[in-house]
Amino acid sequence: MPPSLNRASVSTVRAPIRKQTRPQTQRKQRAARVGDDVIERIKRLISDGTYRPGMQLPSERDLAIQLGVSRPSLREALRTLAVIGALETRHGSGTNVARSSSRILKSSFEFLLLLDRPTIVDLYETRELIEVHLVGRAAERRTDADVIAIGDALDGMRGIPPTAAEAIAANLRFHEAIARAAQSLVLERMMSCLHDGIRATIQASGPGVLDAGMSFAVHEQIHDAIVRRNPADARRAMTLHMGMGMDDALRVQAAGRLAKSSTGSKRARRPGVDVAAGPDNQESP
Amino acid sequence: MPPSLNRASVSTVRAPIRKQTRPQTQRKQRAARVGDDVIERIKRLISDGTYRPGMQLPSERDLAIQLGVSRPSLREALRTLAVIGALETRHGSGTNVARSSSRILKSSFEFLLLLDRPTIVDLYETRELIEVHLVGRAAERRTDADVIAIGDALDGMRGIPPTAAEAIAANLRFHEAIARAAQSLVLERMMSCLHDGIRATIQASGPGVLDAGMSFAVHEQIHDAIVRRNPADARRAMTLHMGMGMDDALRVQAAGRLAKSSTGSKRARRPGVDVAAGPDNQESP
DNA sequence: TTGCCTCGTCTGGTCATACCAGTAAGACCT
DNA sequence: AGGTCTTACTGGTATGACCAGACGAGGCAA
Repeated sequence: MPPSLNRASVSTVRAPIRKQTRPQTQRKQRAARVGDDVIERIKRLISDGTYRPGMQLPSERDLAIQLGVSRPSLREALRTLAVIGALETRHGSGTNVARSSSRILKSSFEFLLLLDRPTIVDLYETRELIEVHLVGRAAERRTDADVIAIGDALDGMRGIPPTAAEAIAANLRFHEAIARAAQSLVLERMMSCLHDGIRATIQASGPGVLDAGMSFAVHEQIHDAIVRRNPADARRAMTLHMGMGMDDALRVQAAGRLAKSSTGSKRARRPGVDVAAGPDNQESP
Repeated sequence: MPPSLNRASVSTVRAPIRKQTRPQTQRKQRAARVGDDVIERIKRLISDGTYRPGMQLPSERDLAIQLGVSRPSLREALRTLAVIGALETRHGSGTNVARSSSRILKSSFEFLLLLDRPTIVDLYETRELIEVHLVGRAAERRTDADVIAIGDALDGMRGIPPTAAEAIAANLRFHEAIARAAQSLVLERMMSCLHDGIRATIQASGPGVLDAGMSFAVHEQIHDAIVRRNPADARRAMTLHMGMGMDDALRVQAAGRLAKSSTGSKRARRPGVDVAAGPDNQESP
């Protein structure tokens, strides 16, 4: 073992030096894992306003010293928060507290799908509950700017086949604009997760896209109801929309399963709903 | 600039040694960050059934070799997944894929609160939407076992002051049992996040507890409606419950803010809703 | 023989250190 | 004065060592 030799000698040399390698007496006794403790402390630093959304954190090296942990340990915490979406790191320039929480639930939600594999019906019922509520709120609370955003998205769908990538992106914008108009941030985030989740679940069981077969007319009804500030109409139209969407999803899924079993694909472990693979960054162009 | 000196000198010395420091050619060109890539690959391993919920993963050393990354890099990924609740690690024995997703959205949701600080009203509106829906479903779909669980929780609240820790825990069990009876997993998880979030938000603004002032009668009405399989009554009662809860929350929060400003506490940064500190493991005894 | 105890060796947890790789600002030259 | 080039940051990755729980196999004592 030649490689260990020089290292060993080095460690014997530096062993006596560790007199104050660990001066952190401020470590709480509860924290079994340093990483978790660090996450907790960073959370606290954000919550008490030391680091506000959008602010830059000290460099990893400095922060590690400041918190009394090694850089690898600090990095574990930092990377965790970055993956969750609470921090944004840019190689070479620094780490910032996230400005918005829009990504924050998504990665977790993916694993929720993976672990518990809810059915499409379950997902769609949830989506219906939330979107119908949101559209009602949007009809009540919308500003003129909201109407413009919703109308723009609607225009993006007009006249092109609903399966076109552009139409799909516009459809997503449409629902997002409505959610924003509703001014209910938590539900907006949850809805976004559901969109991803439904798309992933459908994709996993076959080629097909969210709201692909959606008729343009329903979207127009929703838009009009919001413009007229008529929550009841808006809800009605959205309920219709969601019902059609779920039918569509079930059809696509059934078709996908058929195609799959005919090609003799493995992984037919569950008859009901199939695996939810990651969405894999299907961005709007 | 003393700190820069040793850095420079060291780098000149160690430059020639880097002959084959980086033999890993299997790295995909897309993956800017290895850690993210590893997370993606582990996700895929779970999604394709190689590792099922509850299963034990290989040791970190083995898995690192298997995936062709260093242990720290693998650990970053593993710890991230552990923090969000997708994996469970036990020092000395191993790492398992989580069996349930109950914890999975929670840590993310905490940061959602931190970053966007939704108002209590927002949180409670969301909770109302979800819980009213769930209780209706529960009334339709409940099994006898569900009724027993809900009844047990109700008994746990009977006759003791609603502020007692035991009563609070029972109240939590009550709502959880209803959510379970509704058989809507996604909403059940979201509701759980909201409970935590509301509690944290209230706690941050002063001493007070979720549903503390709740009258026992409403809970009984809800329970009875579920037993009688009457969704409409169940929804009505839950709507009432939620309305009372929100009033209570607002009162507690206002009181807390008053107390705070009188003691001259700092951190009165926002008049609307105050900071949401971490829930800090308020477990039921 | 049976029970307890101990020790070895698994596991994850932490660390110091070295080096790679982007980024941006300053110095330098033109 | 303007553009380029160096340089000293930033985060990203890897190595290897060691610490600390957990758990089973073996030895020792009753």
